[in-house]
Amino acid sequence: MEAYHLCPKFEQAFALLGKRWTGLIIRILMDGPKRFSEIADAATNLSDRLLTERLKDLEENGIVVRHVYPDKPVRIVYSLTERGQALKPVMDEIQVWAETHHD
Amino acid sequence: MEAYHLCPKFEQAFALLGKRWTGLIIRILMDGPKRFSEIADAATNLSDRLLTERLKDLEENGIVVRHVYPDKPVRIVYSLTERGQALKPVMDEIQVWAETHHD
DNA sequence: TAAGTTACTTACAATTAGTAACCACATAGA
DNA sequence: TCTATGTGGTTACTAATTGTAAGTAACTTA
Repeated sequence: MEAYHLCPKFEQAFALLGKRWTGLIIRILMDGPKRFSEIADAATNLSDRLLTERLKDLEENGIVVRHVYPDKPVRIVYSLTERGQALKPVMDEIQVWAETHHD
Repeated sequence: MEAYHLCPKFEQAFALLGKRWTGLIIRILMDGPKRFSEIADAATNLSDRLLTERLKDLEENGIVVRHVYPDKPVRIVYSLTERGQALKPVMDEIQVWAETHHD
């Protein structure tokens, strides 16, 4: 008997969201552009190493953009692309679930 | 300056959803109760070992229930609890995003 | 009787995550 | 000037998680 399969697009979406820290980083950036250290502070227990790695991932996936402002000490700011912003309804529903169905 | 933090309930939700395979398993069970082998067939590349592990996780988190039907060869069926079903809007929004914003 | 199915478990290798120290550059204070 | 602190990372190493493959007990089917 032929098996039933998941939608490949859905699978691809979860290859991203189902990776440790990714969802949290997106959620943090949903509140506006942030600097490296601000994200690091907001995501407790997320190390610099992984934050760098995840931001690279997210950039490659067109979800985050890295802006370099050439101020006296350069200021680097990360923000969501349109594709990243489009995840707002997802984040909102997770928040609703988290609030109404926590243990 | 005091840092801004994420909602701990949101963080907790992502401790679950942000784990490899968890989201996919929930999505599969969203289409109705399934046997171990049906889930394994639907989630390509998910090994038996991890499926067992994840189902245990999800059971402990009150998202999945394991039913044992004492038929001639016992039949074991997994299904979503109310708490699991409540994730439907989340899954739906991920599907919407996946369809409108794939690369 | 031999082979296949189901729902797992076990053992071990490969990949990923966590921890901590370090760096170049800049500014601030003593 | 000398020391300390902050930023945005990198490097090296350990610990934890995943992946792969084989095995298993209790059946069923050919």
